[in-house]
Amino acid sequence: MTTSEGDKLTDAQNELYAWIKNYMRDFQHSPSIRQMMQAMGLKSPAPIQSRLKHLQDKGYISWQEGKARTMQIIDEISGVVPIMGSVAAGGLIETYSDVNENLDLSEVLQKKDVFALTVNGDSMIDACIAHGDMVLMEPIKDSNSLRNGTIVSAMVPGLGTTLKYFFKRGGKIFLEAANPAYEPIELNFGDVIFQGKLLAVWRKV
Amino acid sequence: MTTSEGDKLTDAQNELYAWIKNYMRDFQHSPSIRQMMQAMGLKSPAPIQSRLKHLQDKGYISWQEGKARTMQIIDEISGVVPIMGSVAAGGLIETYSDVNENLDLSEVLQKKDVFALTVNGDSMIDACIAHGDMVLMEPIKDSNSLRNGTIVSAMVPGLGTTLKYFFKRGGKIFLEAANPAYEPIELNFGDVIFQGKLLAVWRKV
DNA sequence: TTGTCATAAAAACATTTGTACTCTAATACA
DNA sequence: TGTATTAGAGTACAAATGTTTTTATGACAA
Repeated sequence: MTTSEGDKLTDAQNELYAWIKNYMRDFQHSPSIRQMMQAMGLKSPAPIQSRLKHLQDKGYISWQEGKARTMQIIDEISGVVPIMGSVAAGGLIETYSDVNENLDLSEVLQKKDVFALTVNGDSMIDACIAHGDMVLMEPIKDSNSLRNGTIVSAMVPGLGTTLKYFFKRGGKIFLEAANPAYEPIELNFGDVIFQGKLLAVWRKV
Repeated sequence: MTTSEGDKLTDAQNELYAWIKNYMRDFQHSPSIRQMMQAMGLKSPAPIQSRLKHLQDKGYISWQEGKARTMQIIDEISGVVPIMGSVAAGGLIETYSDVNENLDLSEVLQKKDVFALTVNGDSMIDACIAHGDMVLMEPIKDSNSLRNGTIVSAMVPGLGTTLKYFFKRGGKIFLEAANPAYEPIELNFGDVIFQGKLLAVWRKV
């Protein structure tokens, strides 16, 4: 948790905070103090300032002093989901505990130039990447920095784009499937263009 | 695409647009015209005004007239990633095409009460859900509406919480693993509390 | 009661900011 | 070459906005 002990909000603070989050989600920019004033049914900006200061002290928001509409919400980035614990997928026994952490998808999504590919086929099935999955990829700047075992999307001229494990042995490059039914592809360095390396897998059911 | 034919941007417009998107991603609020002016290396706000007007005409941005820092980016919602095509995971041959679609994770995330669980174990491995994966779940309001074959997280009192395929046959409930090493669990209605059904799988590498 | 504290109102102020206007330089075109 | 067009500089101004100060109110404890 980024918020610690004494960070509980009063009702008024909480109401304001919730309203701000809604506003910023809808409009992609910060409201002005006078807008918040109206929304909270107040007739003076001072109470809003006070609540904002408290929200700032408790680590919920921040802003650039003196600048109009420059608020930022500290904690909640879009794409955050509470993790309610773990679940047995086997014989293990577990029960839901409280919320321990948040799953933050935006951490991956906000990387520069992330793109997605639809997976077509079953050659990566042993890596638990199935037909129809979406793979989120990050462009590869320096193909020399690729580590063995990384999953990459590689374009082999004349062969097309394929998702495989990357291995480098000797002067050769090997692209290996995660499925014994498929043979490794052996290539020389200039024969392949790496388009991206795997960041995450997304499957919607 | 929401943008149509004559919506191509000039270099200057494109540079500004890219800068705005970055700024708004980083700061969660709109920049001011004078900030953009500086960022573009200009010494007068007029050119920025002109470019903004063009961006607005072409449907890329909007703002509230006269209000400070009220810009909105029209197209890009957070949690949206461009899909660059599909990739072969097998023998298929495919090449990257243009951007066809966007992958919108927020569609799932914005459902009410979505929560995540860490998968512990390998009993769902044949459904391509591996140890360490995060499963995004939706609370189940009405357990009668559950369809056979749905993946659910179920709490069996005395046994814990487990991720399994749900089946209903006769008056009985069966919870089946996606791994032949595990036996199905047979239960009566009432002996089990369903906590959620699977919406999506997320794996960060 | 009295004093303290938190909250709200009201008013005033300085800065930030969007917008409009004029002028100049560069560019394209006939 | 001359003219039209466009982009940018410079300036000015009114509105929006954050901030400060002063005062009033109510709750609550000493």
